[in-house]
Amino acid sequence: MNIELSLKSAIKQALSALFQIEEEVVLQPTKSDFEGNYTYVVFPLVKQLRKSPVDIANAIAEYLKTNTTYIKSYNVVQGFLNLVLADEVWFDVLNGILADKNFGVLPKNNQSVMVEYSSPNTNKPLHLGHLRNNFLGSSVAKIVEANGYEVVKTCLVNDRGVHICKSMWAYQQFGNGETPESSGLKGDHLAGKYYVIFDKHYKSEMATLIQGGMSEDEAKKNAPAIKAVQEMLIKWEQGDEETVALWRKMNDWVFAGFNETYQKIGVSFDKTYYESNTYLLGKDIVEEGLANGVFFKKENGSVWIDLKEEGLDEKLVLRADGTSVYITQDLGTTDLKFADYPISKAIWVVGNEQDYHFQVLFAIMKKLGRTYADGCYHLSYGMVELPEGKMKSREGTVVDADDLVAEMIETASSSTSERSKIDGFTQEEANQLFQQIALGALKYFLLKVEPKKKMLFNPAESIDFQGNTGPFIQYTHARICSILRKAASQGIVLDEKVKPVAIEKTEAELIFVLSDYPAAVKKAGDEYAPSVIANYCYELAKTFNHYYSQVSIMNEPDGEIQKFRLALIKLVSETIRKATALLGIEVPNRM
RNA sequence: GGAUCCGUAGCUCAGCUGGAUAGAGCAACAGAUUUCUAAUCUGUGGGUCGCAGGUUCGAAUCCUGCCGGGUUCACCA
Repeated sequence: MNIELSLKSAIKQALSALFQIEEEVVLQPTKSDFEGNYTYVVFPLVKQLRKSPVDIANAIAEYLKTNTTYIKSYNVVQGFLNLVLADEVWFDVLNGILADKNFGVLPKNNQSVMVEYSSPNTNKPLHLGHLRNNFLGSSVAKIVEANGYEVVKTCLVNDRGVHICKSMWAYQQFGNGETPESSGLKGDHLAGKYYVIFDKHYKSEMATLIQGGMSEDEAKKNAPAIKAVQEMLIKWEQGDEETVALWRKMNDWVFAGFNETYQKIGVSFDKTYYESNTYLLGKDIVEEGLANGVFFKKENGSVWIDLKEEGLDEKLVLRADGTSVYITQDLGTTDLKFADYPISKAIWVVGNEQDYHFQVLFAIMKKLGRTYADGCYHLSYGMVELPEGKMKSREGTVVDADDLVAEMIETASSSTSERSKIDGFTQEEANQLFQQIALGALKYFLLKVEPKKKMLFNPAESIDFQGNTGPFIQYTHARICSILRKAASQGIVLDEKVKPVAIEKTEAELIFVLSDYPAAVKKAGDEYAPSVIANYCYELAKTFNHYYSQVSIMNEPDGEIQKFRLALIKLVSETIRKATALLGIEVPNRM
């Protein structure tokens, strides 16, 4: 049973019977300073009914007491009616959850959603910002799935363009045939190395030119390195064999590196799009837009759209020379996505520096009459910043993803051995645990904050394992498992249903939080916000730990009470497992 | 300058479809382990919810203006 809904309709009935009014009923959880589980605020009725808040509240409460079995007691403070639910209600709720195999998973709605995330450039390795993107994307995919949708996880790899040619050219000039094997570097790091080398070389050429009297802008355009790179890009577009072979070789290295990282951090995709295949798309859409008057052509031949009515500006969609710009491609790939899959919605997990781009993209799609335009959503997220500000690759302040994961595993290892509760673990099991804890801490850290907010990462203080953290939640799960193991070793077998017994206040609280899980899943899905799930996990774990400190389970003499408690905490552990899974976090049975 | 997002305790963040005395964690201090994992629990101190108006019985929450910060406004991606 859903107690909140039942209670709401009972109050609705009371209002109708007592005062002959039809009113939408909103309940809220009672604040912990007051006695009660749910609170109904009667202030809004006062004017209408011309009675005192206290009288109205008392009348409703009395009605509920005589006409339903939900209420154990109540109190009225000013205009707040605080309701304490009857013990049997808690058992009904608990048994309802126990019987629901799909608790917290909404029914299938026969709709599909595409979630695009990660979308790396193949010229440098992943950094902390990419981790936030990857964790957000894969978590949102899971959350949307739990909300009843089919999900297609996609990645659009930016594997072509000037920036890719930069690392290619530098490798060609200075690489001496170096390979991941010969250098011992992961392929993505190797490519990144040459990207940095290019930048240095380019800068020094510029400096020389500027010393020779050239302006900075001209030097930027005329440095031999950048000219060589532009030539290389043209060759690539013409399909020059040597260039394409180099491109293929280096990209393969990078993909191998990325795949290693993705596997380590537990991120995957159903479909990968490559810009090298899609960058020419979109030109036919430009033709379409010109034909139906949505776009217009300027004297020099460039094509534009006027979005002033949408509060935006004029926007270029095709250069005068007929080549594509960034948005041209995106018009094409968006059409492609909706043609490739029977999806009704598409989500782009992309940083907030592209807010404007997506506003424009969606506005254009709408003007072109694409019916799917309303199902497009840009999940915009804020930067991960360091104490000294933004990460800058040029200043070497970028926090590398692989390095960070390795450090976290190291920290997890040392802090586990300090506490040492894993006697009997094989080395392999221990390593697996360290990785679970490390990634749990990292993922939780990056997901607990609302996506659109920027966040601060301080490399000097390693990510916490105590308090509002992933390991705290993992620990809570391990603690419960420990009790359940003890119960199993004593041969205690749980029934499918729980028999009503005397119930502690902390137990009612725990059931209350448990019953709120589906609402958290729904809210997280509606808002595309893993932070909602993270906060829920913390709330549940905290409530359990409080309970744990107050009530003993294995020392409880009454067998029925003990069984009830075991069923309750088992449900808590399962809910923690399900909820953390939505964040991509694994929970160990021991730690 | 236009657009947009953010501003809550020393720090990091919840709360934001309006409700009671604004909550957590970290840090500080004081406690709890003969008892199921102390990566835990309990308590203390710490706040003009950026500022000023407005709407309302009631505003951290909604509206307006201002202040501070980020992002963006390329025939780059």
